[in-house]
Amino acid sequence: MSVAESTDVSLSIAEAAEATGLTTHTLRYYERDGLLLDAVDRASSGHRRYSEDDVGWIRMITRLRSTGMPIREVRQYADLVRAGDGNEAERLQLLVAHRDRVRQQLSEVATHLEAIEYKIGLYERSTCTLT
Amino acid sequence: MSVAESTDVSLSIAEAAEATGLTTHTLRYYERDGLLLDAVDRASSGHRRYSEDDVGWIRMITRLRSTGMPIREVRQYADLVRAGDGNEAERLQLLVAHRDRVRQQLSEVATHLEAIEYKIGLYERSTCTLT
DNA sequence: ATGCGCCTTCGAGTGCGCTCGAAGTCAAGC
DNA sequence: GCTTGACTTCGAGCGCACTCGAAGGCGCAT
Repeated sequence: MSVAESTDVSLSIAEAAEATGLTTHTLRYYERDGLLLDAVDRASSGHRRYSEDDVGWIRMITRLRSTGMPIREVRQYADLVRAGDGNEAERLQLLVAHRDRVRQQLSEVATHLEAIEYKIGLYERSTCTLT
Repeated sequence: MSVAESTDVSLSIAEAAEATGLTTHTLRYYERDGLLLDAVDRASSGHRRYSEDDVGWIRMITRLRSTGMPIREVRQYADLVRAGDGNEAERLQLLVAHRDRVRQQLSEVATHLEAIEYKIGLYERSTCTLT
């Protein structure tokens, strides 16, 4: 079915770090901590070889993390995905709960930001006047 | 000049906690850590008495904190305010830098959220189909 | 063959922001 | 007068998410 998906690239940990914006330390830490779907492949030397799927999944992790999902919950999600088919409803539930929290927090931050911008406005006006 | 600004309320630490949404522990911690403009007044018993100004300032702190400003930087800001007139430009600079960071991060989170919502869309569609 | 650099594991350390507990004081109510 | 409960200080402890360092292995270039 696949036509010409040539590049069967696999990346060293340094390259994977480069590709994902994480450090090599963090990549190993995530793996240890069960955030990856399974242990990363190894070269004959024992060095890690990251597949494109690995990198894609790690990008998903960083999306979840940088929207504030705790490591523990990312691991739960990884556990569900790893378990395979049949728990899509649970995964959905987890993601939706997260989405709602993020939306909530986003709007709170926006509100606080407005108050701060108001304060900035006051300073700008008074600084102007003084000049 | 003032007409009838009656309520010269001062709050106990428990009331201040209630009013600000912080815990009494956190209120003491902020004071210890130099985040307040000056030491809170005391009743003859030695108990803290929070003025309306105190509460207002603490609310400002929570706005800064919940938009992600580190404690250390809140303290810098408090130091400037405490120093009194003449450093408005510095305060402004600090707030503007913070605002820009918050805006930046807000948009990044929004982007990540979209990607997550896309994923949710996929799950919803497949769950539907399976039903 | 000898360095060099990138990799490995393991466990300990760091920074942040609280959070808690112990031990004591004070004022009011029974 | 004694209990109760809210307060005080102080320092230690915790949870999170990394972050780092030591000690060693593999393979390639000179």
